[in-house]
Amino acid sequence: MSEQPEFAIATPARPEVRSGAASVRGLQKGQQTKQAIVDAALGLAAQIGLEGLSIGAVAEVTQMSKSGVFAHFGSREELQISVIREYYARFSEEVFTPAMNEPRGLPRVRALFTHWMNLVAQEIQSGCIFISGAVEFDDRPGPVRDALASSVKTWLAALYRAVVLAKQEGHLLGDADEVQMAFEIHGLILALHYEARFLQLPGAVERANKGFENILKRYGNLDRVA
Amino acid sequence: MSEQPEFAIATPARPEVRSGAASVRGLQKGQQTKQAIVDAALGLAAQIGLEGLSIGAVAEVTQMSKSGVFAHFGSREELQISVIREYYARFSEEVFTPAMNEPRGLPRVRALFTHWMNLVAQEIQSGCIFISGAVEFDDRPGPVRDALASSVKTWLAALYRAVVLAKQEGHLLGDADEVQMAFEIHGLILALHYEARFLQLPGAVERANKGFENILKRYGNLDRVA
DNA sequence: TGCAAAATAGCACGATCGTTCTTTTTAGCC
DNA sequence: GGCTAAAAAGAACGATCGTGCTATTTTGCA
Repeated sequence: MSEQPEFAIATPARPEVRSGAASVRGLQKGQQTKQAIVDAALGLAAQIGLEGLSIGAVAEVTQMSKSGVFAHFGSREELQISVIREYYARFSEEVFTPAMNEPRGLPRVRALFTHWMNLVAQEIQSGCIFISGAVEFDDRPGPVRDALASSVKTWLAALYRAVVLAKQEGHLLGDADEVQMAFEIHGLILALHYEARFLQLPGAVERANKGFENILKRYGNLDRVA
Repeated sequence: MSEQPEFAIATPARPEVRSGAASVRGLQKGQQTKQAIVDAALGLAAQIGLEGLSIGAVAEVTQMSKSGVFAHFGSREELQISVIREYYARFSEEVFTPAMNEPRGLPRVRALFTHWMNLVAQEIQSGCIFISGAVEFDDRPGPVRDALASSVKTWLAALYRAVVLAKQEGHLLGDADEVQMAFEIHGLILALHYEARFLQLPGAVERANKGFENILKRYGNLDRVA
């Protein structure tokens, strides 16, 4: 009846562990399927939300039994938290990591925004957990909310730090408020998600981009940056 | 089965209709309790979301039976739609209507933003249906999503129109893009809601206000407006 | 190859959900 | 005050949910 699902490697190149001495560096069978479950659950949660994520639906997608899925996490909350962690890892890899290759200052800030915006632009189809989860758990205390808020805060702190560095590099005007600038950038992303995904208005990506250029015009030290 | 369209009264001082000739101008008993149910359901939906709104919970709050509540709407979807209409009516009354007393141009745009922001600032405690509903129904087609999107689009169109009038009055620079400006204002509101309600960060209201002033600095025709 | 342990499936539970049907209560008019 | 229709309650349904318990299958190592 049951064949092992696997595949769906997220981004990590999982080393093929074969024969004899297993579990050397690669994942054992259990960890493999757990990763496959989290992958499937992430795809599901992106569409229907973390709160709508049900173990039964995950079981159906992964072609497993409900109890088979459940056993890996022990509770639905733990599954949700695993999904959040996975999303955070992918977010970091697609947005944060590549931007860190850019030099300090406005180039790095611009790279952070661009990658972030591109990710959200993709997510117009699939949905963004950081955004949908925020309204699902803004009145629901508990470990899931904590995990979500912690992930988002870490990311926003990284964005803020890049802005601070930009000011230190002299790329921003002397009166530039770093917190304020990060806030306005955040707003552009949220408006993009809202107007493109929910209202399905065309041109939102361009407006987000233009909004970012407007922010740069206001805060940027044009003498120092081309 | 079918009831005539009704209410649209926002926060009404419900006239006590007593004795003899009832239903002169006030609501009959059925309409009264229906309004009470919608009021309670709106309060509930603001906290836990439109999707989490259950008939059982509404029945408990209103001290009625499930079937008693249900009979007024015929389906959960109809209850949700009634809640959306009620929220839209209150939103209009608190944000749109008072701003229309301001003269055309930037004063009116500023009034729209200010009232909007004040409402969302209140809703940091209770939650905003236009924002939470957007992520709950962005992937869930149907009449509820339609009602929600229609309400939001009507409001955003009103905001856009006020910006257009401001440009016509000469209050905005010649190259000011009205759609872009409305987009950026929308982003400020969304960021306020996100950072204040979910992340519980202090100072978000001030940042939204400052962001609006920054937008005015960029688009406003300072020669024409104080 | 065999065996212990891990992984997965099967099944059942209590709870909650929206909804339907039937009965009882209440309101409004003669 | 009594009658009719509206309003509300009561009870039950099928479905789905998370979760616990037990049995079965599969894995990894001797």
